[in-house]
Amino acid sequence: MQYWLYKSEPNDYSYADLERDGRTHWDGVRNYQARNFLREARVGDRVLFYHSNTKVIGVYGIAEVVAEAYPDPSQFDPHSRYYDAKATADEPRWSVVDIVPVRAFTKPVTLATIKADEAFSDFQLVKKGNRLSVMPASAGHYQRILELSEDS
DNA sequence: GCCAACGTTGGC
DNA sequence: GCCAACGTTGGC
Repeated sequence: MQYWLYKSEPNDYSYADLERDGRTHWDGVRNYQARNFLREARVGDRVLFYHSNTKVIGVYGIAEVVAEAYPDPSQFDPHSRYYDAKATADEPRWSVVDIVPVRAFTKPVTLATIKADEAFSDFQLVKKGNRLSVMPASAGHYQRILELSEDS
C-alpha cells in the first residue's frame, strides 16, 4: 500500500464536503508532477486530506483511493474553470482518481505540529518552496499523523 | 533552447 | 493582503 497527501482549499472542497458526497473524483490537478503522482495511485492507497490556504492549515482526515487514474472530465468542458483547450479525447492531458472518506479527525493535525515534529523532516510537505498539491508520504509519515490525531 | 514576463500557489 | 517560490508561456 502507498500513502499520499492531497491538498485542497476548503473553500473549494473540504473534508466535510467529501463526507457529504460519499465519493468524489479528485479533479482540477493541473501540474504535471502532481498528475504523475495521481497516476501512480492504486486502489486501497490511503490519502491524507490536507486543507491549504485557510485559517487552520493541516490534515483533516483520511481518504482511500477507490478508482485509479482516468481522464479528468473537466479538461474537456469549456464551461469549467479547469478547461484545457489543448486536451483532446484521444490525448487527454489530465487525470483524476476517485476517493472515499475513511475517517475525519476530531481535531486537525496542523501544519505547525507537522513542522515541529522530527518524524516529518524528510516530508516533501515541509520542504522549502513546496507547492505540490499531490505528493507521496511514507508509511512512517502516515502512522505518525494518525498518532498525532489521537492526541487531545 | 534561452530566458524574461507573467500567473499561481500557499504560508504568514 | 503580501510576497517568495516556482511553473508556464512565448518571443527571439
